[in-house]
Parts: sequence; structure tokens; C-alpha cells
Amino acid sequence: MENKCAFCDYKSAAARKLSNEEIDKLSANCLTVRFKKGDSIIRQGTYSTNVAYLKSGLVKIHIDGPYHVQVVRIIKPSSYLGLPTTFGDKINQYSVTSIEESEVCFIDISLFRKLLATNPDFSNQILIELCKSELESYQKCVNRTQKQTRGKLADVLLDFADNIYHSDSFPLLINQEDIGNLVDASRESVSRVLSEFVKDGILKISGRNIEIINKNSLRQISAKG
Amino acid sequence: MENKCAFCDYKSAAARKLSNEEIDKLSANCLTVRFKKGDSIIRQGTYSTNVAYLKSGLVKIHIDGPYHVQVVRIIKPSSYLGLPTTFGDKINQYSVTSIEESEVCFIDISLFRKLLATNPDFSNQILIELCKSELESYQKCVNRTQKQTRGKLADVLLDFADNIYHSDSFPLLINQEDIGNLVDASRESVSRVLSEFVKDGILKISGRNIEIINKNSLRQISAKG
DNA sequence: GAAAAATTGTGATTCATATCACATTTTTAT
DNA sequence: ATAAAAATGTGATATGAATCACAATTTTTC
Repeated sequence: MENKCAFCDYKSAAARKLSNEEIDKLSANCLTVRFKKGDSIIRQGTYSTNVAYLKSGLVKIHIDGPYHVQVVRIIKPSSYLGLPTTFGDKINQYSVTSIEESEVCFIDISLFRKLLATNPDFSNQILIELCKSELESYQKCVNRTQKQTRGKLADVLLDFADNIYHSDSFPLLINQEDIGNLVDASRESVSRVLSEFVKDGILKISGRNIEIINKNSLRQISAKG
Repeated sequence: MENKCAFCDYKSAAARKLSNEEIDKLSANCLTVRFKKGDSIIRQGTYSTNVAYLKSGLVKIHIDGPYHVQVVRIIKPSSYLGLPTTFGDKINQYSVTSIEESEVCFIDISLFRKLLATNPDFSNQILIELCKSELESYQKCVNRTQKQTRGKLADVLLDFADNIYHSDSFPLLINQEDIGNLVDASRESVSRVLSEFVKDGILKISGRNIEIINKNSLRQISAKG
């Protein structure tokens, strides 16, 4: 029992609905693993044997498409990583890869199912999370297919600043190819648009670090572009 | 109590997990409504007060995008129509419109929640459905953004034949504009590609009716195009 | 059953973005 | 520290598909 879930600062909203007794069971059936940047956490096409929960760090969810990889989304703690697979297929329908040093808890699937069956508050919370993420992915798909590259890149930058780093200055930990896969654009287009943004005084880039200077402009591009 | 859920031939997999007593409660809190082709069943931006379940017919789920509508998917019975909204937002994040005469059951949301809380088999089944649909929408989004129009149209035609009508000959109930919104293409492109398919001997079109003549060819276009 | 409205077909043109082809810079490994 | 590998910048070109602009059907309505 290497970790005590009871004292975990990164409990999921669902896990907070568990009784002390249930939390103890969770502790006993949960293993925390560290992943370095670039490490594969879940691999598309393999069997899923656990429920994965992102405790710290940052990961990307990606799917092999007909022509190239698509980065579906970037996920920050605290979130479950493989719920759709857990209940649907037994085989992972997507991959998860660490993009910065991350800690992931692997929870025994049969315990997880038992908790769902016996604790309605817990299962309700999981349901809510699933629904939220489905709505989000609908919306994301619409944006992906209708906006053009500038707008989609603006979206991603705003998402990083507002939702992931909570700061207008942050390190861009994925390369331009991955950003391309995230916004459905080629690596070259990403490079070009990024330079444009710098030239237009919207961004300042130094090495891996990005600083948003003109957020309004970015919001406008996100909305209209 | 106009309808008796107990005798309903179109029960959901989840509803089959309910006890007789629960089914009776469902009957008492469930209203079946008929919709004609083109009728709006759920409207994006309005409050959702019920859980909707498609008993018969065919509907489309669509979202207002930044530039035009996107038809997210076509749904056939027997499926819940607004689950993600039910638990996430109170406000509908998408619209549902009937594309052929349809019957929809509206279930009281508080009863639905109570069933979820008290019947683990029921809630588990709902969870499974949600997960399946999320995985599906991931996959669909990848296809949407990576395939080109011919491939996406081939996909849609195969989906109609294999999953919706279970026949290689079927009526196309939505117009080319809607098909365009479903595959993210312009109305004109849909028309062009459809003509191409006819010219290449893949389809036969007479009026609203479509017959797939060379399914292998279509599969190939779906895979490679 | 005629008029109006909606849907479809098809060419010409435009446009955003992919692709190709390198040069340059940065990062990683030995 | 130096070589090798990975990532990035940027021009030229190609291309799929949107848009525009009508004509021709088909469907709906009164």
C-alpha cells in the first residue's frame, strides 16, 4: 500500500463522495506510477485492465487517424483518463502520452465497478464527468472542422493560458507537429501562423516560453477566424 | 397514463434492467410525443426539463457552429437523445430534429435520476451507452477532419445501409445541404461527388431512393479516400 | 394544376492550406 | 564538446474544396 488515497490532495470530485471505508479499499487497489515526458501511459489497441486517473502533470490523448495522428485533447489533473474505454470496449480506443512529468493512479477495474454499483453519489459524479466531456468533444469537433488555422491556434493558446496554466505566460511543452495534430493543421502552417502572431504583437516567444501580449486580439481571432 | 412502458417493444437496454415496480413508475412519468418530419424535438440553448428517448423514427443531432450548422450524427431508435445535457448543463448544448416521423418519450428528469441512484444495473447500462457514444464521437471527429469529401460521403452511405436501414437500398431523407453539414462539405460538393458515384457505377439514384451497387468500391473509397 | 418555394446540377473562379524542398536552429546523445 | 538527430522557418507550387452564379428540377402550397 504505497499511497493513502485518504490523504491524497488530488482526489477526484467522484472520490470525494466515497466513505472512509471505501477510500481505504481504493488505497488498497490503487497504484501510482510516475511517467516522464514522452512516456506512453495508455496505448491504443491494447487491453485496458485498469482505470487511469491523472493526479499530476499533463498528458495528451491521441488517436491514429487514417492519415496521421490526431491529438484529441490535452488533459490536466485531476481527471480520469480512460473512462470511455473502461465501460465500452475492453480495448483502448486511443492512446495517452505524458507531455510533462506526470503521476497516474491505476485503479483496479473491478473495485471501480463495485464502487459504482454501491455508491450512487460516486456513480452520479462519474456520469456528470462523462457527460461534460462528451459535450466538450462535440463542441471541439465543430470548431475543428469549421474554423481555420489561425482561429484554432488562437483557441489552443487561450485554452492553455486560461484553463491549463492559469497564466498568460507558459511553456509550450509540445512541438509544432503536435500542435498541428491538435488543431488539424500541418506543422508548417503552425509555424507560419505562430510567426504571424509574433509579428502582429499578439505573442512573445522565447525558446519554449510563450507570453500572450494581446489577449483581446487573440480572442477576436478565436471568435472570427 | 397514455402509454404502458411495460409493454413497450422499444425499451432501452437500460430500461430492461428495471423492476416491474420501477417500470410502472416510469409509465406514470413518461409522455410519448409524435413528431413529423422536420419538427424540432430539442432546441439548442433552451432548458432541458426531460430526458428524451427515441422510440421510433429517425432524428438528427445538430449544433450551431461558428459559420454554419454541423449535423453531429443521425440517431435511430432505440436511444436516449439528450443524456449529455441531462447531467452536464441544464441548457441544451445541441438541437435534435426529426428527419422522418418519429416517436419520442419524455421522461421526468427527477424520476430518471432516482432510478439511476437506486438501480445500479440501470445506471451501469446508461454509463455504458454514454461511453460508447463518446468513443464513437472521437472516431467520427477524426474521420471528419482527415478524410476528404469522397471518403466521408462513402462513410455516410455505408452507415445508412449497414447500421440504419440494414439494406443497400434506402431512401435518403435529408437533403444535400444536410448531408454536407454531416460530412463537413458544401452542398455543391455533395452534389458533385454523388454524381461521380453514379457515373462510376457505384450508386443508382432515382428520386429520393439510393441503391448501392458496388459496395466494395464504396468501402475502398471510405478507407482510402 | 398553376405558381411559388425548395432543392439540385454544373461550370468558372478563388482561397486556404497541404506539400515539397531546403536552410537554419535547437536539442539530445556520446 | 561534437556529432547526430530533431525541430523549426520560409519560399514556391499544387490542390481540394468553397464560393459564386445561374439553369434546371422537384416539391410544396393554395
